[in-house]
Amino acid sequence: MPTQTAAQRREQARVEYDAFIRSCPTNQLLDRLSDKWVSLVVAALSTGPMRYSALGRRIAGVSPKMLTQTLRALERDGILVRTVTPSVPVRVDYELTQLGRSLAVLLTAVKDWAEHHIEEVHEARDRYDAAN
Amino acid sequence: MPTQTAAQRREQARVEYDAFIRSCPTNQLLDRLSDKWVSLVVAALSTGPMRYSALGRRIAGVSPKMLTQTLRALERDGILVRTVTPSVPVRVDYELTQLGRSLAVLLTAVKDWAEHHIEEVHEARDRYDAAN
DNA sequence: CTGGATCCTCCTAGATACTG
DNA sequence: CAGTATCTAGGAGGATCCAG
Repeated sequence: MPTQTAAQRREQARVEYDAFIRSCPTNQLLDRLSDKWVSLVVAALSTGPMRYSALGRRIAGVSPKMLTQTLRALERDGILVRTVTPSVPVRVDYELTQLGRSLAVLLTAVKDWAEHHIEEVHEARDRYDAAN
Repeated sequence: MPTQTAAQRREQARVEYDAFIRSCPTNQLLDRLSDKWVSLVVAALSTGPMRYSALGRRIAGVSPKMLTQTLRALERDGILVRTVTPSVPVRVDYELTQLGRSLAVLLTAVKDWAEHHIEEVHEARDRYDAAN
């Protein structure tokens, strides 16, 4: 009988590894990009500033909660800036920063890869599914 | 009283939009990359083929379930190939395909962006947090 | 108009245990 | 060695109501 089970060893490894993973810039970025609303918001704003409600309409199916949550996170990361015009009713504009625009460029690279290789992926899936 | 609530309209939009989102190659790819195990597996295999147990040891903290699930998904997508050698005990090797290696290249691009800009992001966060 | 606060539900990662 | 089967808890995201 071992003093540690396999699960306990994994658990310890996981705890240590998590710190490394979280401190890894690549994974931090992937976490951001993984959020589907993030990429949609960045894409929407890449053509210019937009108001909150305009974003809500442009990005079909997003709830106010998720839109706000996404915008706050991106603002915190310096990807976009939030501008409040204290009129009545209040008006809020969102706009990509230079950092945000450079992120949009990266998103374009991902898009290019996807468009060039998605067909191969689909063929691979068909082959795999047919064989099973 | 409207015949549809805002939530109902969003729900309908979401259903329609989901089909579009799922059919969008970019989002499919982002979904894959978003999985932390995917990037770790691809990174691990980028230096050469590996056995199942070697991957499990190299990627600290991964459970057998998640490792298998990740490997199966990547095999289905044509990112890697699974080779079974019917010896006793059985031996299974995993290796990146050419498609997989091109994905590793993209991952490198993401990594480069992250390393070049993560500092700006952290500064932005500090500023944001200090202001609130 | 632009959200904040709350509750609630579903989904999935992970633990555990077992097998060819 | 290389997985599979089952269960459960935690968190993400949606609905709803309310406010400045």
